[in-house]
Amino acid sequence: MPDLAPALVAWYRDNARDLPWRAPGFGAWGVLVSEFMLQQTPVNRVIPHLDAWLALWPTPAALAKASPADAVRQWANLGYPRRALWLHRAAVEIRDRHEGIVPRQVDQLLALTGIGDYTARAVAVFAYGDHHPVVDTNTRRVLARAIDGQAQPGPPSRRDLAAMDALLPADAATSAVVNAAAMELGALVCTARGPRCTECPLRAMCAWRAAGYPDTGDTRRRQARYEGSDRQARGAVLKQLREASEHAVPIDDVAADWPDALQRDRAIDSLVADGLAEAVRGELRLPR
DNA sequence: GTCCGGTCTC
DNA sequence: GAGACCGGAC
Repeated sequence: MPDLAPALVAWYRDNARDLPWRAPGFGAWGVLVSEFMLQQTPVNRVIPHLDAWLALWPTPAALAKASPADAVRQWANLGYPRRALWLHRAAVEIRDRHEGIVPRQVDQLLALTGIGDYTARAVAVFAYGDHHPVVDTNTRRVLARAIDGQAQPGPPSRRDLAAMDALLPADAATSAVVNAAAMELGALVCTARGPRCTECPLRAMCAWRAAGYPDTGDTRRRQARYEGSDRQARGAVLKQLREASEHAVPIDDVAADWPDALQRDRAIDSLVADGLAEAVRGELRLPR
């Protein structure tokens, strides 16, 4: 198997984007907040929200002192608002279980609300410089192509971590760069559609290229339409609650103009079930 | 209209 | 292991 690491490291040195969370001394809390926001939201939309969030809550303890409602409001339109609730819970857990310090151990990070395999290792590696494989969807695609000769990765699996681990050099600092470089290459060059293979630092050793770029199929499910969906209904209800500021909204006034009353009620129920809204005496509000 | 994505719940 | 979940960019 070819050694991809040196080519990745050299390419990253010249091509990495200058992103805020990559600045030296950005801090583990900043890295953790950025990773929460980046879990489902593109870089360009995250940056202004990240700056504002960290200015308001520069430490886990500061966020833990705020209410969940404040966190959901500040999350604004980043999408998937459960992440705001989870980030707030994680801050409370960090205050209560780790004396306000973002933990360094992967198993302790995994035990925090909203942190899974990717984020736990991203914090341990990018904030603390430890030696672990970090695998996101970009890395999985790079490895599927360069190593397995497949156009798209298969379903996520624990094997992904072992595959990335096998590529990492022994030195922790260099292995962190290799992790970051694989993700960055997948984001900028080895993209899902329209990959820029002529610019790729791995082209000389890429199994997919060697095989003639076969279309090996794409197992990803097509996303359902957003317009008219339950998701859109939830978004509309939550937007109204955010904009009501500190106030509760009479249930009958919640998304009153939504065309499908049953769908609106489903949205309200699911938001309450997720802890994103509270129903009190015929009114709906963000969680205190 | 189509695409992007990590974690949770069941 | 499968399905739910957001909103903006293109």
